[in-house]
Amino acid sequence: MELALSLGDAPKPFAFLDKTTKMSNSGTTLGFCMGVGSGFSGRSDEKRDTREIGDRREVIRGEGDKKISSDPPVQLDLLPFSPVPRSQPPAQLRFPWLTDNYGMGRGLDVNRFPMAIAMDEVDDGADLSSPNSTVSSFQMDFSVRNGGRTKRDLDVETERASSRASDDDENGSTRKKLRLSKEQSAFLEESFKEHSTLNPKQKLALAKQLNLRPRQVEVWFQNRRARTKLKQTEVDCEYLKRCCETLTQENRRLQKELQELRALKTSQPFYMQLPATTLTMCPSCERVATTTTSSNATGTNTTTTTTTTKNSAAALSLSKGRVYQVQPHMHHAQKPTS
DNA sequence: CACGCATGACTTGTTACCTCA
DNA sequence: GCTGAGGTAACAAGTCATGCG
Repeated sequence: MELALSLGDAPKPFAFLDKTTKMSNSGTTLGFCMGVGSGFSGRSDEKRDTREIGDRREVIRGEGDKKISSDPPVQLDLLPFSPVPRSQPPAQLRFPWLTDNYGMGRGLDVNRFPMAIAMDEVDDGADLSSPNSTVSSFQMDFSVRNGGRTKRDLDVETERASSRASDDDENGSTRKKLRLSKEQSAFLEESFKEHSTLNPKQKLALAKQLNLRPRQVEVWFQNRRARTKLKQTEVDCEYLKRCCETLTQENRRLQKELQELRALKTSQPFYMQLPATTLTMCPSCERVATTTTSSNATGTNTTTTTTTTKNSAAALSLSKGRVYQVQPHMHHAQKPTS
């Protein structure tokens, strides 16, 4: 049985699974591939470059920025929108932090960027006192084709969201919650696959691109990380449960086998005179090397090793009434065979 | 209409980094 | 130059509250 779960773009399964994906006996393979990309493992310790801009402090992650600028332009075709006919150049929504986005098309205009930062930061600052005050102007023009949805549909949805938010604004007292549009969510998802954490520049650019406040983008990423981690934990838990079940079964089987061997021991008192036999099982190929050590007349020990399948070797030992040991992690190829 | 789930937003605590005395 | 205090920002974890099926 194979179980694969993939969230995000990290194809590498858990490190501990590298060693345990093949479970002997049951022949069951449990594989998980659930990654969220780099930077998920908590706070990154990358050094930040801090500089003062007027009263404002702009914190920029040095490494992150380097990475951004060195990244090749990514042609993402991941949005859940309808495929663009090949005859047309895809009008894709591009991640604004990619260097080639700046100053082109719908991308963030690099010439405007400092102003955008200033405005957004003012806005962000206002969040603290009025968290939802300027939500949802939602004048979004994603310049993308939308699976079966017309621009008009989008406008309607946008208007709904906008009016909801403005209604809330008038109330003022209730905790307001904006539901992001499908397009916004999809774009944030894709961004998350690219970077599970955002540096301030990315955050601002993304916020601008989606017509959201930077704080909203930040919160979305925080929640996304938290919930991905939660899912990951659930998957891990499930996997460990299965491991536990398998090991319990194996334990029962071995206990039973041990009982049988003890019974044989009492019924065949001469088994002690037989040479000791060691079964060495390779966990990967499940072949078993049977090593028999015996002394000859001159007192010299001679060792003979034969390889066989696990079951037949066990059967052999049982039939001969010998005590045997299973030594995992010793590959048969490393043992001399005769 | 009630309910459960998904999710946006908030609070709190921790950590790393920076500035300054 | 070193050091400790204070400030700031980012983040995780936990929680609340709302929107929606």
